[in-house]
Amino acid sequence: MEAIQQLRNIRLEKLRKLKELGINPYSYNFDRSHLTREIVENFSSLEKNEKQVSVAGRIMAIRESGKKAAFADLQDSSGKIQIYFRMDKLGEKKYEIFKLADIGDIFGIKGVVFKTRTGEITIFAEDIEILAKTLRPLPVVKEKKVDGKSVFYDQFSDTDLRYRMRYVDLIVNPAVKNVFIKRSKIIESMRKFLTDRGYLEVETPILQPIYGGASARPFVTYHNALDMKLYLRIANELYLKRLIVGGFDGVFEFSKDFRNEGMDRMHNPEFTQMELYIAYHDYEFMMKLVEEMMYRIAIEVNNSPILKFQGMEADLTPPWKRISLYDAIKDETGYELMNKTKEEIIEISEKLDVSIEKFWAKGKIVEEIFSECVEHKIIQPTFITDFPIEISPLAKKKRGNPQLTERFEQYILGKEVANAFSELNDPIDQKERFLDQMEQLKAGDEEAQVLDEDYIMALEYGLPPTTGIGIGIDRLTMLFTDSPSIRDVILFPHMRPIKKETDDQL
RNA sequence: GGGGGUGUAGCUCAGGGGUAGAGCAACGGCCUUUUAAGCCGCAGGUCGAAGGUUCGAUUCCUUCCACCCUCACCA
Repeated sequence: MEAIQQLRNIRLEKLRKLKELGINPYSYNFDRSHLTREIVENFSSLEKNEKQVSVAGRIMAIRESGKKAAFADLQDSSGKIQIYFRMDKLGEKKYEIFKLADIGDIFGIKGVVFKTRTGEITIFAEDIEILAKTLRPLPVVKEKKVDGKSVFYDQFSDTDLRYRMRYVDLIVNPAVKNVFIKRSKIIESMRKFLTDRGYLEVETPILQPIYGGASARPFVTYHNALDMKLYLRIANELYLKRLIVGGFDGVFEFSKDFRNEGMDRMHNPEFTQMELYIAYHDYEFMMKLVEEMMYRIAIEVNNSPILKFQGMEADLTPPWKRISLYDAIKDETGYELMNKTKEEIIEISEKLDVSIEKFWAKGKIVEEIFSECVEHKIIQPTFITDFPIEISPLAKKKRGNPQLTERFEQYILGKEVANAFSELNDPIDQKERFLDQMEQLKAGDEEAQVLDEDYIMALEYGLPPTTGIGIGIDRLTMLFTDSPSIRDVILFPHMRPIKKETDDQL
């Protein structure tokens, strides 16, 4: 018999004994008077009143002291508190229930608070109830307080297991929970910032007959009843702009997007973006809005405009640096690419040891040089502006230079977090841009965008001047939580399935 | 996809061509204010999977699987 089966059988036996005692080990509810943290925070008044409190949570450690007394740590969503069990207080039957407890079991506890000799805030249990019996052992992580800081021993650290069994990770690694609480706060703060300004949160299709709005390879799926291919969205841009055509002044969506490309520390096949479109404004307006929004989020979520990430620091206090793509390349590499021919730029890319494909459009090569040579060096928040027209098919031409577009990407701590334009609203220009993309697609660029006739038609009904942006929520969360991998900020990151060997038997 | 690394008990990790080791958890004792609790005892493993070399492989070789790092493509 496997060892894990033995451990499980012992727990099944305890389960049987509980039932024998007339206990339902999977209870229906439990009234809590406090979270554990609230007890710690209000200790002195709770101790003085000697009022009974009730808490519920998971037993994380048991320290027996003789046959008739024991301490345990109980963990709930807010933290941990120590519980003191004693037979003379609980009575024999309830103490027997406690004796059948394993680490991981979920209990409801009623009792009064006191401090032990060593000063630990503790609940003296007067009544207990098992709420859920566990059948599998939790990894036991030991924590020691040294000068107020926690030192962990035997921390559950296998990333593979942590991602596959995120529920276990969340139970035993409190820092992990904080990452996801912060992720939620970032989204909440952003949503509030936008709705406070009157922008409307909307929902647009994930299943799309034509994918668009970004340069990426899509996932393909199939609708049986309609007998047609559908794509999982790679962006929601074109739908949101249809809504601006429809008369909304500002719309945004937090959207799951799907891109059928490589996975690494920065990329998960499904990821979250916030896209926002605002009528009657241009990308200058959007830069100001982004600065203000990010600064506000930092203050609300981190209480500081300073972001610390992997030993780097960035200050989100506006205004941020603005520099054009070409100037940024020139400053970093010394090469002026503006007004150079494609051949000259290919030559420069070879000198810079940047590998490119010959069929790429000139602008794509320029962008590649930027991402290889410049991107990772941008630490302070920076707007990189004015991208080549060939790689920006949805952006308006720059006033005064038709080879460029009014587009910016926002970089910080070496990462791109946002991409925005003055949106192209000239239907004839837009159609030409799409046709040019189709040429690039034919030339072999699998990420080139495809022609969306319905979107062109929407533009022919008139899109007001509009600015739009997409912000990568996963990456933003990485920066705010100092997480080096995107998998650390996605609760259930995509993992290859493990071949199932044998099913566990009950 | 290329290169490098890892995979040993539920968890964290040692080890190494000749019947597998520790700590924590579990199980049995002792202890009614302990806290990485302590003390005594006991159990737990097809050493990621499959082949090969060998008298003998968990160890060496090959292939495969998963994860991590890195490069390539992308947000």
